[in-house]
Amino acid sequence: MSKPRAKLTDNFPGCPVESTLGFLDGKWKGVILYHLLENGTLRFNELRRRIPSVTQRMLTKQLRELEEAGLLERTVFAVVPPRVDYTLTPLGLSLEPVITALRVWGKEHVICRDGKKFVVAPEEQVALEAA
Amino acid sequence: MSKPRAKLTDNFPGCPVESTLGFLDGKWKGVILYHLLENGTLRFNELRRRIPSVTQRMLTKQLRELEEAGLLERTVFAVVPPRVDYTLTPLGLSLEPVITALRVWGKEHVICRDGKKFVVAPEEQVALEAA
DNA sequence: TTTCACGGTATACTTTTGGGTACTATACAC
DNA sequence: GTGTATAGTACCCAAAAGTATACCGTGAAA
Repeated sequence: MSKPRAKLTDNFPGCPVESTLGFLDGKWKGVILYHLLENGTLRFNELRRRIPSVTQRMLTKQLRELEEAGLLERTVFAVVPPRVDYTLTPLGLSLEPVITALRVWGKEHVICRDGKKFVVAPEEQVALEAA
Repeated sequence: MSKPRAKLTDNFPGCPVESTLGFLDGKWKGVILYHLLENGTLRFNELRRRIPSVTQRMLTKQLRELEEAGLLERTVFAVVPPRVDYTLTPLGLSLEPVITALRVWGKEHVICRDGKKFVVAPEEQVALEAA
């Protein structure tokens, strides 16, 4: 997607980190990739039900970007009502260690409470309450 | 940082992924974290030299945000010229598996060439040339 | 006949957010 | 005056996200 990330003009150390993050830029991409990793193939509406607060518009948009980046593929069925399946490509599947690391860290260090995000430091100490 | 990410109002599956990504949002944060992980403590200018195309303004800004998120701490020395050291907190250090996963994936799948980014699919096939 | 539901996507427009530029500041040394 | 190292403010604009509305074909219900 087009979210600004470190330009890859220079191939400086740490550049691969930002490159990878560039593939995950976009409000719902991390979650989308997570669900496709967990479930294999999902329809548009199945994804939407798993991500309660995403709008149709944004889900369509992010899915298209992920497709363009080569991380997933769409299978359009010539049926009515319309049916479109989304599956990760081998490239998308190769992101599994990344998504897993992200999920594990988030699960251990971030607590959701009353719409707020609490960060838990490794010492189980609430280091910061971020709105 | 303040880049739009999935709100944590709902604690739906996949939410931890987006939570973690929220800590990495910002043009230079991935690289900054990488360098601090590799080197322990770095001064402002040492960081800047390792990230060739970052501006002072943006580096200051992203460092401040990382500090506010509890991922790093600043040590200000009462000297002239000014000296400020940046070190990861334990929370920041706990991101090591994440940063490593990002770096490994980027190294294997993204090629930088002539200012363009090429994606290499697991089958060593150039799947997409992304500008 | 008309309306609604189904599932998915498009266009037009608005609002929000992030990254960048330009300039300024500090104290000391040369 | 210029350089060192670090960081602040003001402002601009591009990009991302969001809202509203429309579209498609078929079947069912009013």
